Parts: sequence; structure tokens; C-alpha cells
Amino acid sequence: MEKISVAEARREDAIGREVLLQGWVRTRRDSKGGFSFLEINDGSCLGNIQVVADGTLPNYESEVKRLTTGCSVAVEGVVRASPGREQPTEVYATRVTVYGWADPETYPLQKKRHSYEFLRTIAHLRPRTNSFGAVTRVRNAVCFSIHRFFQEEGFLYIHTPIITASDCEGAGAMFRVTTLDPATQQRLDDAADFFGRRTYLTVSGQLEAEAYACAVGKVYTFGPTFRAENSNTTRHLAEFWMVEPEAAFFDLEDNMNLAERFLKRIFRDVLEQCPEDMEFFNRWVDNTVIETLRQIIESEFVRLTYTEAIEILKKSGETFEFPVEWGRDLQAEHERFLTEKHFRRPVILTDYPRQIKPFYMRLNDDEKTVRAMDVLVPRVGEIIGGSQREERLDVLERRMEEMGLNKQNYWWYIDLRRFGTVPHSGFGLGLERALQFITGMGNIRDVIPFPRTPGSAEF
RNA sequence: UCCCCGGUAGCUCAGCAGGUAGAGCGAGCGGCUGUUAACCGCUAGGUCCCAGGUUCGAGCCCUGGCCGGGGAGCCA
Repeated sequence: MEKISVAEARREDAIGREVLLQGWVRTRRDSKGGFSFLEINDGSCLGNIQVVADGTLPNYESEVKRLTTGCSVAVEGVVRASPGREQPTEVYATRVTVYGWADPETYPLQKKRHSYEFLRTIAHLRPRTNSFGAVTRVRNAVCFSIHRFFQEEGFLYIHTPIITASDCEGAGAMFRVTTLDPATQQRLDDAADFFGRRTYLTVSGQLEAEAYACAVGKVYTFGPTFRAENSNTTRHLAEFWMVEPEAAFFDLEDNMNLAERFLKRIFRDVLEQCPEDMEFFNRWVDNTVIETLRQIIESEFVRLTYTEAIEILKKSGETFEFPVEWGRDLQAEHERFLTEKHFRRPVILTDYPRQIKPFYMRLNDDEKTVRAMDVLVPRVGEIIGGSQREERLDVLERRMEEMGLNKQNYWWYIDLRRFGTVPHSGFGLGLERALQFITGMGNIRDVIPFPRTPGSAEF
């Protein structure tokens, strides 16, 4: 008797083996022929294993026939070829043990489809559904693929701080971190606080990653980031996961090549590793996701400058709600036009006007634009944002002054240019945005286990 | 934060020109079947989001909240 997963038991090479299966009942169908069918799922794959529980089991009447959706069980039995059409194998049970019951009168999950809105209110139980099981497996595959890609490319995985005193300017509002009690201390005294200064949850590990890139060459961070923006959309979370590679001696060209290789690698891996889950998304969520990913893997990303994009938008003849004008940031509608209508594939925009980008991006010789790059994809919009960093001490300091930043707060960052400075580049990928794109899920709250959004931190 | 839309049974929703609450699914029970979103019958189940107001009478109209969804801005 060996303990195996549902995924293993569903494979034909399991036929004939005596096994132990453990999982949760999805549904039970009785046959008055004196036996029951149990569908068992353990999360190892999308599909269930069909268990045939015969009436001769000692606990058949007392327990097996009382099993309902959500009950947890152990099944010992033999894997056989299934005469049914829906599954290659089934398990003929020699023993069924109940771990825990799930009162059908109060158990919220039924064996029919639920709305995502409802499932969000039971985020602790929604991983037991097909949809969220699939999201969970795809998310895992993507994370693994991210690590594999960077490891193979020679990047070192580094850990940048979660609690930070530095503001990666332009990245949005921050959460304060303090041990002071606002109820008893009317005015929060930074010097008296735990760290002796004002601290926040990180909005980006980029600045710290640059320090390591400027020492060990190629690095990446992959961790949680926090934004206190009061934005309520299908594409924003207050807590999300971000991948941020940073590489010394990389110019923007190298950076774009890395980003393109990176995305293609993730998409290819997910199609390979999670075919069943991807079929599920393609069937029930968005019937274009698989084809879209395949096309992207095959095609080359379009690359053009911000200035060229403005020209295309102006000549498009489209009527936009927001005006298209050089020097203004592109709106969601503009990005969508480029990726969904004009090019119909991912687009990398580069060389944005300096005034709409942060201080650390490298200034071009025209003095008007910076070496920024945004990777835009259909439906989701900006999925990657990055740049070649400003490595020239004098230019960096000048730009900080222009933007009214206090240079003392960035003394260590400036040091990286003062001592042995090198050209370097990096970018950030929002993990959940990538997952939205891959799975077709419409709301970012449904691709992270326990979403944090303004006014909502249950669970 | 702004603009729309919504909140009725466990879930998804319907509800008439304001007249006192319904369906499907789910659940319970029974029937039938190597079944597979099973099928057939019966039964139970509701502070119609909350608080005011108008009215003989409010799920429906008005006011103010709360919650959810979509879009926008900001961004990843």
C-alpha cells in the first residue's frame, strides 16, 4: 500500500497498484445497485479521482452514504481502468475512512459554480474550488519558472528589506511602520520610534538591488511590496509580489532583451507544466489565453519609442477620452489601442519624457527623454516597467535637485555613483499582473490567495 | 478619490402602475440509474442591507448611511 496523489492515481500507469488516497469529497453519486461513486480531489491536479465505494464496506450505510461536498477522507483501494468515459482510471475502495465531516446545511461550497464575488467572501475555502486550485497551481508554476529563468541566466537571488526608510520615489504612497501607539502619543516622534527614524513597508526593492548589482553583477529580488494608494480597480492590490532583476553592465537594449526572454520563458513553462489548468482557463474564463500565449512565445515584441507611439496615436484617427500630446503620460486607453488594436501583441515603449519618469532613469543626450521602458500587453496594460539607471554622479544629483528630493536621504544610493559606478539596468514585473494575463482572470483579487485592498484585510 | 450599477432563500437571480414574496440551482427525504454539472417527485428555508421619511399600505418611491461590482485616475 503506497500513499499517492490524485494526480498520480489518474494516470494509466497507476492501474493495478494498491494505494492510499487522501483528500476532499467533491461529490457523491449513489447507485441503488448497492454502491456509490465518490469524486475525490486533493489539489494535486484539476481533475478528481473517481472512487467506487461498494455497499459491502463496513461503514457504507453509516458513513459513506452520508459523505457530502467538503468532507475529508482517506481511501484505500486498487486503481483500475475505468469503464466510464470521463476518466481513464478509478479506485475501487477496500476501505474509506472519514477524517472530517462538512455539514451540507452550512458548508458554503456547493458542487455548482459560484461567483468570484461570493468566493472572495470565503477566501479561506475558495482554494477548494476548481478555479482557485488552478490559479494556485499556475501561480506556483510561474514562481518556480521565474527562479529557474534567473538562476539559469546567472542572476543571484537577493533579499531586500521589507521594512525600509527609503522611498523609491514615484512608486506611490507608503504604509508607515511604527511601534508607537497613536492613542497615547499624540504626536508620533520618529526619534523615539523603534528604529529611531521614520520607516515604511517597501514599495520596491530596486534601490537596494542596485547596490548589489553594483557589486555582484546580476541580481533579482522576488518578494512582497506594499502600496497605500487608495485605488480600487481590478488591477491593483495594496500588497502584491514583484520580481525585480537588476544587472550591472546592462544597457536598455540588454534590459529589453532580458524582459522579452523572461516573459516568453514564463509563458512557455506554464503551458508545459500546467496544460490541464490552462485548458480550464481557456474553456471557462477566457477562450483566447492559450492562443495568445502561444503567439507571444513565437513572435517578437514590438519596440518603439514613446515619441513614435505618440505619432501613431495621433495619426490613428481614434477618438480618445484623454488628449494625446507629447509630454503627457499615456492613458490606459492609449496603451490598449497600441497593444490590442494597432500591433495586436506585446509592445515595449522606450525613451519617455523625463518629466513623467523618476529621477533614477538615465537621461538621454537629447536632455528631453530618459532610458525608460514599459512592456505593455493586451488586456492588462503595463506588466513590466524598467529603465537603464543614471550612473553619472553629476547628472543624478542634478536630477534629484530638479525634482526637489533631499539628497541626504539617498546618500548611500549616490555613493554607488561616487565609487566605481557602472552602467546598469533593471525592471519590475508585478506577479499578479502576469498571472492575470496568463490565466485571463479578470480581477487581480482572484490570482492572490488573500487579497489586501483598501478597506479589506479579512483573513 | 471620482463616475456609473447593484444589495430579495445557502448560491444565482426574477418581482408589479407602490397592495403584503417567486424560480432555478443547492439542501433534506423518497424513487431510479456504472454514475459523472446525473435524473424524477415531495419538503423545508426569507429582519426583501441598515436607519429615517412619504403613503391607508413600501421589496418597489424619497433622504442618509453601510457593503459589493464595473469603469477612471495612480501604478505593478
